[in-house]
Amino acid sequence: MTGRKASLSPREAKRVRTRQRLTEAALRLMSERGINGTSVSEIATEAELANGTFYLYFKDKSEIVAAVCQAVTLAMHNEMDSRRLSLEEGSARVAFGTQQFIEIAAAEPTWGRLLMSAFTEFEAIKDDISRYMRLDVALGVEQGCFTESVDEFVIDTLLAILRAGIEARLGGAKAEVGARAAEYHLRVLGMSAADAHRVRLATDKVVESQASR
Amino acid sequence: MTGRKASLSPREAKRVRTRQRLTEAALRLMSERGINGTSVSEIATEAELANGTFYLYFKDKSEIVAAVCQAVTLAMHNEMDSRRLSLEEGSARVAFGTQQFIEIAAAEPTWGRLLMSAFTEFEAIKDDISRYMRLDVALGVEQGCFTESVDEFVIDTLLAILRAGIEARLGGAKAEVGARAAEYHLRVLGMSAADAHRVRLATDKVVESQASR
DNA sequence: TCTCATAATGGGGCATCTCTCATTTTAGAG
DNA sequence: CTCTAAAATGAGAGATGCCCCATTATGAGA
Repeated sequence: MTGRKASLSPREAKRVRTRQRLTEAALRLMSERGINGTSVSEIATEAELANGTFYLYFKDKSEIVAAVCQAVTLAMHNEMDSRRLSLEEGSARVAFGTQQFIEIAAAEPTWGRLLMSAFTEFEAIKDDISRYMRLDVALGVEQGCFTESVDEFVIDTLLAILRAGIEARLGGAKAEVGARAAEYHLRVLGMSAADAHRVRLATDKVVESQASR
Repeated sequence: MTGRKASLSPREAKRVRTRQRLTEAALRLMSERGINGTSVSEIATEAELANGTFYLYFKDKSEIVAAVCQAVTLAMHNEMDSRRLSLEEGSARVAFGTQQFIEIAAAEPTWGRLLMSAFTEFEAIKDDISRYMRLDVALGVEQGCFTESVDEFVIDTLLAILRAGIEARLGGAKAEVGARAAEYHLRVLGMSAADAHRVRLATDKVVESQASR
């Protein structure tokens, strides 16, 4: 499924490679200087291409922004998926997902910083990020773990907490903030502080098994 | 204390008036188009002044941004103060303050929208906004209402929820989101959903007495 | 009424950014 | 090796924005 390269003509292969050079350059720069703080010509230069070449691969700047953000959220979700689905309770999935997401953003700061920039400069990214969250929350509600029902405002609140967690972590805060953000999620969803703590603790062994992979 | 005008020479009075015209124009435009989306020449034009006049009153753009943000946060705090201080419990103050703040932002959307823009384009505003919040939270911790201790991350989380509340409200959500944001604050601080609800309900009569002023 | 410090003007220098296009370079196909 | 389509180039048009400054207008006080 991954090895499509064989079926590409040399011409197509080159096109794909150049496009990827641009996307990777854009990710590097945008995560450092922010999305709006990065110009098209900087991206081209970083990719060792001329200014105009950019426009043979992307209609305009917004198109590469969307591509980069999508690539990053996809990469982050891939980094999580398998482990989360082994948990049966919605509450555990929420706690685990939140903590994982923050930890991945911290371990891969290029991704994390891009997310931070995208939160303010490419709002559409929220939909991608919240996609997995909605399912876990809905599951928890269905199972009766949470008293809060799922609506836009609850999701926005959880996203806001997630964002604060990533930001703190990138700013040098200890890994503990990931765990706290996870418990805050559960509390907002209606669980008591004690229950939230217990559920989150239970996910820790899964987290540790990942750390030692 | 307000009537300082009498002691101003005509020249000084004119200077003050012109400066205020600029600040008000800036507030109008920035709340509509965002801080970064508003240019100095647009501000000058809106204030019916020439481009260069701006620089007789502000060193640069960032100076008027700071002035406008400070003016708005001050105005909002003034709109709240008296009522909040009549509450004795930290938890009640937090709930009341949060709900009030969101309601004021919704009632005065020019202020609210400026805040939204400032959250992303003038980060220093967070310090001003959180100043009152820190005191209320600290009081609640001291009284044992909250299990969570006060640190930067908790404050950032509360700010993030506040922001989500204002944004939702400005986006047309019902007043209910203010109350929910208030309860989320209490839950994050460690109160059970039931206690949070009770405390927040108790503040409602104060809120209503204000609505009918 | 006249003077001159202060207020206001607005054109433009300089920097930056997006996107275009006429031209050159590259490399696969025959 | 040659031909040619695709890839890449990079100068620059067109916009916009910040800020400066030489110049003009105003109005308070003598």
